[in-house]
Amino acid sequence: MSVPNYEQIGNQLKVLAHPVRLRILDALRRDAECVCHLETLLEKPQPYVSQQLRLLREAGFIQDEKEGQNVYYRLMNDEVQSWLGAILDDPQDLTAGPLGHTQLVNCACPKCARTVTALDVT
Amino acid sequence: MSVPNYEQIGNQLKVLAHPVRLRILDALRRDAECVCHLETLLEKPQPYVSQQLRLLREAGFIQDEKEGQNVYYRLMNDEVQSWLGAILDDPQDLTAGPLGHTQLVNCACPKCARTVTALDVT
DNA sequence: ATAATATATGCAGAGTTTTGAATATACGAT
DNA sequence: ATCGTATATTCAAAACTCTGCATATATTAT
Repeated sequence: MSVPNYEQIGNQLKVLAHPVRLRILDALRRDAECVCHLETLLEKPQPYVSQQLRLLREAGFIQDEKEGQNVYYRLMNDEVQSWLGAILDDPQDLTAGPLGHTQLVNCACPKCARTVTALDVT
Repeated sequence: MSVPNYEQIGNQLKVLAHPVRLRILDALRRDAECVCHLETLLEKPQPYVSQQLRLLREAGFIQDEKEGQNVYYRLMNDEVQSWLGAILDDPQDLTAGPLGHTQLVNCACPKCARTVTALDVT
């Protein structure tokens, strides 16, 4: 029976404790997304987004998968899903309302192209 | 249906994301403790401990209760208990072993006095 | 009143995180 | 080979966090 490793857990939480990174993770709860999507969603410059993705990846929250010239990021596993559920869905005693994921399409990646075409055939 | 308040949640997590503060919270999971206890447990100077307690208090994780010249801190509510359970008891994919709370008595507060006397009658 | 004890607050230097900007890589298309 | 697109890395200045130290307050005991 060992004692929790407060350093480690603290470091993980530190990565989580950031509005933009939380928002990225929240977006990835629904589905994997490529960098360009997140760029559009967050309205932040691409290097900035890549940087946050790197931190999340290095902390083990997400994984990347190259697909053609795009890189898709998804949550690492179901444990991360539950953590995010716990953290984002029941906002402690504090402010913030319940659920309500962010939507967003409209970048030029293959995935969007597919979706748009599907809905938009002349 | 509103979207989570990432700023708020991020700020809460930021307070959690600190080894000493996690350790304090872990200690308070079992029972309320006075400052002097935590001082002994953490082996940190009293002003330092009080400062961390303040952050935890202001973030809504703990509450204080004056009792004579001591101040006892306890977790704010059962939601905090569950958060801590989730965070400290199943250490993500990361390192750290399972459970195993920290023990510690031996300061001169009334509570300790009681305990020690109870076990230690001549 | 005065002293002693328990806890809180304020402040500052060292260290770390954040974010923007420039640049690099990798890959597919021409 | 060259170009264009998607993503990654590097660096540095500003902002913020951490922690130690000095000091303040509040309560009880003498």
